[in-house]
Amino acid sequence: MTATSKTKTVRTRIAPSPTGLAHVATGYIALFNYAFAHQHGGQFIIRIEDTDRARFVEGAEQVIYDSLKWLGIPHAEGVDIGGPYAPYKQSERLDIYKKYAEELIKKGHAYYCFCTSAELETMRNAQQKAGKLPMYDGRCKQLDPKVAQERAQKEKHVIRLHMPDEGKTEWEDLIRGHIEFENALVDDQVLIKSDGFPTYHLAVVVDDYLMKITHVMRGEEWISSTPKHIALYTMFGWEIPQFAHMPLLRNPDHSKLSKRKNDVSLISYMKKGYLPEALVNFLCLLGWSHPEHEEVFDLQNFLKHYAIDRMQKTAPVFDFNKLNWMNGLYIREKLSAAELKKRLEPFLPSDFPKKKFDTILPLIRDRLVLLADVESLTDFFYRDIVVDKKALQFKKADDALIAQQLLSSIEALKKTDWTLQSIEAVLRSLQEKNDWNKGQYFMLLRIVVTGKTATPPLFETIEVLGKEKTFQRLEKARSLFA
RNA sequence: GGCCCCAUCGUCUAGUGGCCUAGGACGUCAGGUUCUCAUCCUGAAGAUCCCCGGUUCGAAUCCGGGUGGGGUCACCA
Repeated sequence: MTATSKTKTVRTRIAPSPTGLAHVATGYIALFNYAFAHQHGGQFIIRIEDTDRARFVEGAEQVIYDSLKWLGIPHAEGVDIGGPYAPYKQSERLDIYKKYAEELIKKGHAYYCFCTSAELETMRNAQQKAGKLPMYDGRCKQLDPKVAQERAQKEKHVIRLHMPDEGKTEWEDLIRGHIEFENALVDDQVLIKSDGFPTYHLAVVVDDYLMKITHVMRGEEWISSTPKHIALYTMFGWEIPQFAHMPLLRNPDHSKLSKRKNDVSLISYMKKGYLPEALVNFLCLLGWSHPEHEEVFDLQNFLKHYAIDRMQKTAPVFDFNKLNWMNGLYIREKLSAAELKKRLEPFLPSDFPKKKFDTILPLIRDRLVLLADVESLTDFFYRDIVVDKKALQFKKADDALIAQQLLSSIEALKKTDWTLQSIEAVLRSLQEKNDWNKGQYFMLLRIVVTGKTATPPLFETIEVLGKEKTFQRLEKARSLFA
């Protein structure tokens, strides 16, 4: 690192494309970019790379901001909030790229190419047949610059990078150390497409330079195109930023995390009821470990302890088991009751009795893994249940006994003042007095009043369910055994 | 296939030459608490540190070679 770069303000960025819902990997990369900038007192910004018109998705850009906001990762500059290097959207910077591409042509580092996609395909097929690697053969490089210049006025064309044919390109990756490539093996990348839009490779370099990005932290899938980027910085005579290639998130089958095999949009995590705090905590632990070996910590703690030298190079598998555990943990231990109530609000079904929220919540808190579980855990409190007679018939009791147990329970409950204490006292003494099998008897009542075999504790459930519904369900069950 | 990256329990990881007969977490299994489930508590199984060489008094840790996995080879990012 040079003396000047030490004094330079650290600036990092993410450069997502609005081609769909924001990917969890985008959040992952954003998190580490943010932490790095924060640690160095610098800025983390968002730039929208919308140079691919074919894949552009309306509204996708807003989803990116919403998703990162949900995660709690703030950016210092961006299309939505502006900043000193605006515009932050590449489609609004076309003139800039064109100007720099032309500069490259003048310097002899780029050239016009008039090959059609059909020609290129034929060329690649031939190369593959011959057992050679598919690469642009540079046929348009031979064109006389003046002739090419003239043809470019009226013919459809692209501008290609004239990659050096010899030597090698190398850099010290902040995460991986020394990496080098033979220049001869690097393709003459298209820089400006025939529609006048730049490709990623030109745009990213120009913008990172103009926006004073000092550290490029991105996924490892970019390693093999980094030589092209470094070549561009060199040709322009610009200082090359530091590169840090983060490990790729993987599917359980070890392939690159994809929406084919998993739910990967940040919005889908939100909708399922993952807490952003839990997801962030989980993400922090992929490829990075806490210096004090903590597993559960918040974003502030991460920001305080983050250091790039604790980054792992291995691509981690995204383990939903651990994420779910983390989410349940945050629900039951990290959120206050009031906060949990607030978070649960959007997940309550329309027929949920909000008046009973405070009494129901403690009964399900330890049982929630996802916020969206609230419905399946509470539905019997406010929806009609269906109880099958067979479900009530256990080996340990015949029909007559069951009928007796139901009748006695009804009578006993009628004598209570419907407090938890009295409900429990009355039912327990009934069970003890008759020496009924504890498991059978309480399970009978459980199924009768909830329709389920797994519920919150029975007495609390009855108390919250209320007199009316409890008696109604007990009577209905009794009628099955009449 | 070429190039590049990577390699510690099923998974996330600790480990930077002796403290490692490899530690923690998730998951799994067993037991305890208990009216079920969940929580909680206790315990267990689970890694010849991918393999083979080398350096060294000593290697999971350094070096080389294999093997395996992944990424990338577009007018997509």
